[in-house]
Amino acid sequence: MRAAALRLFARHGFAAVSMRQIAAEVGVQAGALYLYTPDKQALLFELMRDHLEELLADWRAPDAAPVAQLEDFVRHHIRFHLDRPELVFIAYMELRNLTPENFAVIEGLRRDYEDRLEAILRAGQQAGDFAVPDTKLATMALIAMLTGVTTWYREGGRLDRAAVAGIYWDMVRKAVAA
Amino acid sequence: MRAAALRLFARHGFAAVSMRQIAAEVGVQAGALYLYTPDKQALLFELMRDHLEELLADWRAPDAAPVAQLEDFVRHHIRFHLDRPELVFIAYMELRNLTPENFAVIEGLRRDYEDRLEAILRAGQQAGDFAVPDTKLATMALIAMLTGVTTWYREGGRLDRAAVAGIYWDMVRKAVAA
DNA sequence: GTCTATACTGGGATAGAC
DNA sequence: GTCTATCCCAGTATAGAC
Repeated sequence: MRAAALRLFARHGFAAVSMRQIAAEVGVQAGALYLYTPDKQALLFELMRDHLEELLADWRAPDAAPVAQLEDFVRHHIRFHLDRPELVFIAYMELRNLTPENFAVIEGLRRDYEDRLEAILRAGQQAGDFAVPDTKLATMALIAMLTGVTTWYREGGRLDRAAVAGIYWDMVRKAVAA
Repeated sequence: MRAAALRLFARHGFAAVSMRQIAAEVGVQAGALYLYTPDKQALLFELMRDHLEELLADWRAPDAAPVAQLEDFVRHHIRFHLDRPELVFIAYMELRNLTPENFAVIEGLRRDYEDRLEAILRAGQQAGDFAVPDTKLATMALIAMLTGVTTWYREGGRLDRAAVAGIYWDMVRKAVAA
């Protein structure tokens, strides 16, 4: 059910997908879905929450210099996001369709992730490795740039994942370099 | 009507907004809207098309060196997007809700805009001013980074527009520098 | 655990009065 | 040009049979 909801939400948007469609994709009638979820909102919220919790659980800053930490972050971010383009899409596009309480939870998780990148940038700034006039702005700019890879990358295209990650890392490294 | 639709689509999403809501915002009954638009889809399409056409009409590359062209592009892009956060949001988020024919038109306009940035990067690469391993990737990365400013910038915040544009330009300049 | 059937609400769009 | 009224269809969610 979750896989079907994920696919349909990503393709058509949460508001445009009906419980009937999800049921058809699963191969049951709509009523049967309510054995597994209290409502459609919970389906969306749990997809987003689990996605962000996995993102946070999957990566910790290595015990290394800021530049090495940043490279690790960039390469992990790209790999993780390219592995889950549909979840990434939903987690960004469907924020408006969360109830206020659910939105607050998701925003908190997103903030936790941003804080990790900002901590790296601040450490590198203080160590003199980076020249970043504003670490918060740089955090937002870099995450937007990196996450954008999911909008254009296609498997089997001109560049493979390693090449893409290498080029992004090159741009990030130069952008924040002292 | 267009202003009301813009506001509501940006806040709740195209699929979640009803013609009745738009009518209420305008101060008429739903039926009256059909004097001005054939249907809800046209309302969305025209908002997006006019937005992108204005983006294209509003900027031409100045007759200057690639670095100066790039700076002009970056500052214009940020100014234009910060002036229209709702249109920017819709033009990206609601692509899925366009009919295939309308989607093709919007995609063409978007491509035209990307091509302008890519032309600058290619010229700078050939002139030896830039070191960009892949101009298409760099184009997508830079546009994602710059457009992301609309997701966090708030008027009256810690940084004003000029400061924000300056910091973004600094990151862009360094990211593509030879 | 899944189905059929349905309650209830609301959607887009149109007709015809004024 | 706008309103009221309505058509027809689809939505979420639930009840009760099997």
